[in-house]
Amino acid sequence: MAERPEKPAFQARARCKSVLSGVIFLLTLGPIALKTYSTIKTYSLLLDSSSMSRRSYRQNCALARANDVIGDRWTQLLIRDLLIAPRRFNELQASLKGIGANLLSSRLKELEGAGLVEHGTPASGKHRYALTARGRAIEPALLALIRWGLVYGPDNQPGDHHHDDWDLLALKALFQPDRMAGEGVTVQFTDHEFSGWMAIADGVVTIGLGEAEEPDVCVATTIKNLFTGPGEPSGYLQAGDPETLRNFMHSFAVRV
Amino acid sequence: MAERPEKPAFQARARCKSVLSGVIFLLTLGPIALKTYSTIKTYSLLLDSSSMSRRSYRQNCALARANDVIGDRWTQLLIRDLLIAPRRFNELQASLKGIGANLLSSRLKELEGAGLVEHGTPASGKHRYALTARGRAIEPALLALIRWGLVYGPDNQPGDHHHDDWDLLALKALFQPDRMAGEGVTVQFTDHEFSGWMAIADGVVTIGLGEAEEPDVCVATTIKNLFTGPGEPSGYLQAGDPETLRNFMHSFAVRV
DNA sequence: CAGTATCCTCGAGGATACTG
DNA sequence: CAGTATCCTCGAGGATACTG
Repeated sequence: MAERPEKPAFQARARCKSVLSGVIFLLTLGPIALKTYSTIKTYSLLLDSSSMSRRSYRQNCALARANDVIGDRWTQLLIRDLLIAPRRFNELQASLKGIGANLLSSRLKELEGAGLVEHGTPASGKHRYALTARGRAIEPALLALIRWGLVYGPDNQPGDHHHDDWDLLALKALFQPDRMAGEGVTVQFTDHEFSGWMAIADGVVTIGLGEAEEPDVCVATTIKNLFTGPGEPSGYLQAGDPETLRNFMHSFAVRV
Repeated sequence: MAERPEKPAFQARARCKSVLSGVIFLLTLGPIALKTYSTIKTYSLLLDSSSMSRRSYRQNCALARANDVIGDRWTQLLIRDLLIAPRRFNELQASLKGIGANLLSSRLKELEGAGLVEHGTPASGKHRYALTARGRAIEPALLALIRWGLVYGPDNQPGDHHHDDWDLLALKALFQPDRMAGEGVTVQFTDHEFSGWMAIADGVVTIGLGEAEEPDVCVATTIKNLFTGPGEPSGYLQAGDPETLRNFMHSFAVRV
């Protein structure tokens, strides 16, 4: 910062109005980037108004700026849960074991202020938090972190908290279109305490909690147990073809 | 954490020996994952011995575990700098404006303990920190975060700290193989205070600081200025073909 | 249920001085 | 230059009680 010592008092206010090199940079790079310009503008207004992290790295670097938004403790895990389904406050608090109500409340407000989360809208539902397009756009990055964590991260420890729905996202992270045989498939997982589904269509994976509309395959177990448990996968079949299930399971691997 | 009050004293030790569902999960998913097993084992030993984050989320979720390793403040930015080049302690401290010497030292030790960074080895060089294979493996995730940050992150602010080498990584994040025309190209950037290069070969991008071996194109400006500055890009050409430069610049865009 | 308000602790992390 | 050692602050974030 020493290279710009003039006008230090004005600096804080100057941050609200500046023209932004990040944007300009993208604008020169093609029509895809152009599309996002108006969104970015809205965003910067939201951010500047109140919730700009009081601990910004102040680095002109996209990674640092991403971390200014989603780098705080719990934030990525919160987004993870919302990537799986819209949630109520108490559902989130139960899932993020150890987070305080006040901290959860404050994280949600920050993400709302940054335009990643919305709340109580027709789209999200009353008393439900859901990701906006901007929030969902972070999914590829989180899936990449999940892949790294699966292969290189520390080991799971006995006693660690676990939710079966997290495995929906982990499985999505491992999907490889080129390993996919067949057109598409919808698989329903139903276990004692878990119900969720994954649909693959046109090489795109969709996941959700509860019951799928028209599942091709239904298995009576969790994702984890299906892939790593003792018995034959087909032993869990409740409906559908063993071959279809095998093809489905074969579509996932670690991309290294 | 209240759900497991029994044997609290034993828990810390029990964490060292467990068989790990994350690993088993991957093992069932194919030969690629199998390859990494021995690495993972080594890693867990390193981690358990000392530097397991005292603030683990304790969630059996790959994203949470990734965050246990690289979720601390400064850690991702440190890895970013090492993705660009091996660095000395003081270089890192100068780049990560605002980090204290003690904190930098402690972050480096944590990453070394976790097997992402090595130091003073023949590969890294004396008094130089470099990424291990495990550390480099996080690059795709950081590039995805960079893409998000470029499009959806907060705006750059006047007075923000900046290094031109960061743009090497940002540019790499925007590379799109299918937009590439021609076989491959090496571009040298040389400016007042910056010297670095990018090579594209077989759809793979390599970057580095200093002078490239055999650049096809040399421009006398920074990446940022080349893409977003006023003048015609070809105006910065010192060596090489304007057409080659144009093709190079056209290979980058935001993947949305 | 969906939060807000208050209080308090402790440790991240910043500043500084010092050493090999 | 490459760190280590010490001290100190302040704010993240945990606990708890309370409200609409």
